[in-house]
Amino acid sequence: MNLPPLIQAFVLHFGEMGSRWGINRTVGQIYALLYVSPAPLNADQIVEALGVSRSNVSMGLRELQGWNLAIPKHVPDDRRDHFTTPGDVWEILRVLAEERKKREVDPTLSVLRELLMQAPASEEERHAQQRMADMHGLIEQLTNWYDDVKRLEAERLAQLLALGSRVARLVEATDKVVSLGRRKKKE
Amino acid sequence: MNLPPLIQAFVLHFGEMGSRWGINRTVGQIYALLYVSPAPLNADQIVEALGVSRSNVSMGLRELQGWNLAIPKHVPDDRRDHFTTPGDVWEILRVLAEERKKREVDPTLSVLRELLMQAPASEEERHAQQRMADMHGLIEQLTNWYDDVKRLEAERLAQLLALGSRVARLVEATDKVVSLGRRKKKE
DNA sequence: CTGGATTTTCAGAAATTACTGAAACTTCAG
DNA sequence: CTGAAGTTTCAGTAATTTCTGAAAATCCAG
Repeated sequence: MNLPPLIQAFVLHFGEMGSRWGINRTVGQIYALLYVSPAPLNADQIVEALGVSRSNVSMGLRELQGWNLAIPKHVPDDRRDHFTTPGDVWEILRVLAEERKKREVDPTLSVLRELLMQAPASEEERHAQQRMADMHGLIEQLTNWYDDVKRLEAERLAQLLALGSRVARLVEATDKVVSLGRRKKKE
Repeated sequence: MNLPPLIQAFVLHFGEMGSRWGINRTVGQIYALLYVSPAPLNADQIVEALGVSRSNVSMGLRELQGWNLAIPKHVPDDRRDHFTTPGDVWEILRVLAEERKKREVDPTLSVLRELLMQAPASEEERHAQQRMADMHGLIEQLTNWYDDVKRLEAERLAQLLALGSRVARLVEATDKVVSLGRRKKKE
């Protein structure tokens, strides 16, 4: 690997983290490299930069495309495919959330649904099913919230983030106003 | 493995998912088993239920304890350690979020901070640093929000979830009221 | 078509990670 | 203390995942 020290440190870190993340080292490194690169890179440039085999890069790029984290860009007068990452970090967040949900949450949700349909054959199973129902309920609440919130634009989402838990107070206050309103009507 | 079919299906699924989740099969299975079990289990019962080696269970339990996902419970008149999972699913969510943040986010945040301190040695590095700053900014916003929100109790958190993106509208409306208020003061 | 440039596939090698059984260690009742 | 019950450690093996180089496939200019 032959990269400026700052970039190399970043790339190596993403390689390391890759394993905690369910992607392999090379994929992590390729992503990091594309992310900080000022211009789209082709496979050979990546090979050169990271010092891994051509085929490894090919597979890595393919996986990143599967995650929508590497975007092929056509560079004029060059037959080779060049790749970038989505530019906006909010967009990246969105893509990551979407893909991780698809891989890590959705399968569990569907297994739970299936298991909850079955009739328990014993007290033990009845209890287990109750626990599964709890889990299912939580996941469903979370994914509904996510489906709802993901449609907000980055800017508005950022606003909400900035509010943090103060949003809770706001909701509380509004509750009061609303119930006050109701009270008035009733009177 | 010798378990009621419903429970077995659940346990096997968690084993499978384990790998997408950065934990290994056995750990996933142990967790699932404890989660649906009506009473705390000791290591031998887990060995029996899952058909894996005693030492494997020992290591698995230890890892789950590290995640705060297996809690040792003392059963009277029994020297052996018994284990459960946190009972409330919201509590589990909290624990998971906390641990994953610690393992997956915090290290990156600290590497980014460190790299952002260094002086770029070239235009290329300057650009890379800008990208890192973007990423750092996003992660910091997210973790600040998380630190803030995690203090809410389960119930209030559930309320917020239920609101979903409607919260955005609420914020918008409140903005208007506030700016209206300001306008009045200025006049 | 043909042939060179490029990418993908894939079988096996290399590396990593998970699992086991045996041995070491810990704990505590008697 | 002693030893039986229980737990952890660890070296070696098994299983899995990642990586490579060579070969096959694709793509397109001429």
